[in-house]
Amino acid sequence: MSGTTNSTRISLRRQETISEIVAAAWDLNRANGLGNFSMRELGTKVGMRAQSIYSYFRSKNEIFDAMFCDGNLALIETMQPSSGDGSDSEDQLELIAAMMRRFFQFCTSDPVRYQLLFQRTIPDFTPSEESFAVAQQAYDISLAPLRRLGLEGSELDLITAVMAGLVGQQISNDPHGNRWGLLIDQATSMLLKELVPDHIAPLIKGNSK
Amino acid sequence: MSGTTNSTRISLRRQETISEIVAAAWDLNRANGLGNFSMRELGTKVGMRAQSIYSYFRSKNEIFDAMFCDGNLALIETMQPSSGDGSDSEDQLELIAAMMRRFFQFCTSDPVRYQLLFQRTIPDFTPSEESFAVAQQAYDISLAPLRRLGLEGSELDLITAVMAGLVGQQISNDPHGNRWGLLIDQATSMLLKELVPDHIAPLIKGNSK
DNA sequence: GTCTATAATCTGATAGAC
DNA sequence: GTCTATCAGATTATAGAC
Repeated sequence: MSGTTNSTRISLRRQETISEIVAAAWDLNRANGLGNFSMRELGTKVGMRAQSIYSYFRSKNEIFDAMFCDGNLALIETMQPSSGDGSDSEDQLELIAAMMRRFFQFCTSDPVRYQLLFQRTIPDFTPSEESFAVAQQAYDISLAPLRRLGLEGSELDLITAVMAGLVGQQISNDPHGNRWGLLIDQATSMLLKELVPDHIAPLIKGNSK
Repeated sequence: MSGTTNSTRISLRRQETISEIVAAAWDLNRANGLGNFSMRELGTKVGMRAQSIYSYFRSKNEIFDAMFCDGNLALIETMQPSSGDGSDSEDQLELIAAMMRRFFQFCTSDPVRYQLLFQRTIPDFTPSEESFAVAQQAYDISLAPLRRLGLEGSELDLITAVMAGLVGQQISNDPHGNRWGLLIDQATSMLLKELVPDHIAPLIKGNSK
């Protein structure tokens, strides 16, 4: 308690309540499908009347915005390089396959989060500037290892499309299995063969069809 | 009118009204986002009271089912081979690229239809057995040219994932442009290089990286 | 900061007259 | 087959007491 003023303690308590509400909102959305929750349900879940939530969020869309921000922070956490940032090319290639697997796991482990973060499916909701900036940061961090390989522009578009496709098919057509997850390594190898410049390509292990 | 009994004419009139309602439902869903329409809006759109629609559909979900069936029939129409079914391999390869472009166009030209047909996003709606059979038929017809090349199992999964990815990224991130549409030919070539058996591969034009 | 009360409106669906 | 009338709720959000 030393050095903690009264006002910061109050503010902290408030932040805790806000986090609790956001966590409950995630739960409800996961249970009912994205967007299908009511303020009443949410209030019940956190032990309040629905109306009291308006002390913390101005509107339902502001809750979506907090979820959007929260989900992107989780993505940053997941995609953040954990160990050395590897300046030798060989390690970077396995690092990319690992990154693909981590991203796939992040997305398929929480389809509702994936839907909120990557698809535009809630009518009348647009992320605030602040949340959008977090999303931008998550995007940059996720693609950094690819950029370090010299990839850019439409090359990155092809890679993100393939990843989005594997994730989307997994979620839509085999939500309890791993049918498309099994294809990640093949897809990665295929993409690198197609896109990585010739003078780097030889460094890819097993790059011979 | 010769040979048309009275009862069939009445039945035809009824079918016309049903089609009109389904068309209006598509319009509303395209305007409001998938699932966000009310029976009242729909009634107004077709010049009825909302309650009168229940003479044609038992419930709102039955309307979704009619839309699901309708959309899959449109997909069959689109993917149906138009000309000779080509038993020479060379033509089949360009036929596949053309098929990819047609599918992409079908999906991106109507994102709400894509959402209904290929993503599970409406809570409490499951296609009826009849509609599901139509969807199955559409799937088989769409993949037939790939099967004719000898592709199967996880190979088809990789191809459908790449296509779903291009479509999904286009819809979510560039709905008014063609950023991912430009990548279809490259993606197709990449996939065929990866998947088509060596004794057929030489027939692919420009198959030399 | 949480409550009660309530505004103001929308929802899908049914019953029964015509 | 379309209508009126209505059920039996749900919804987000605000006002004001405590």
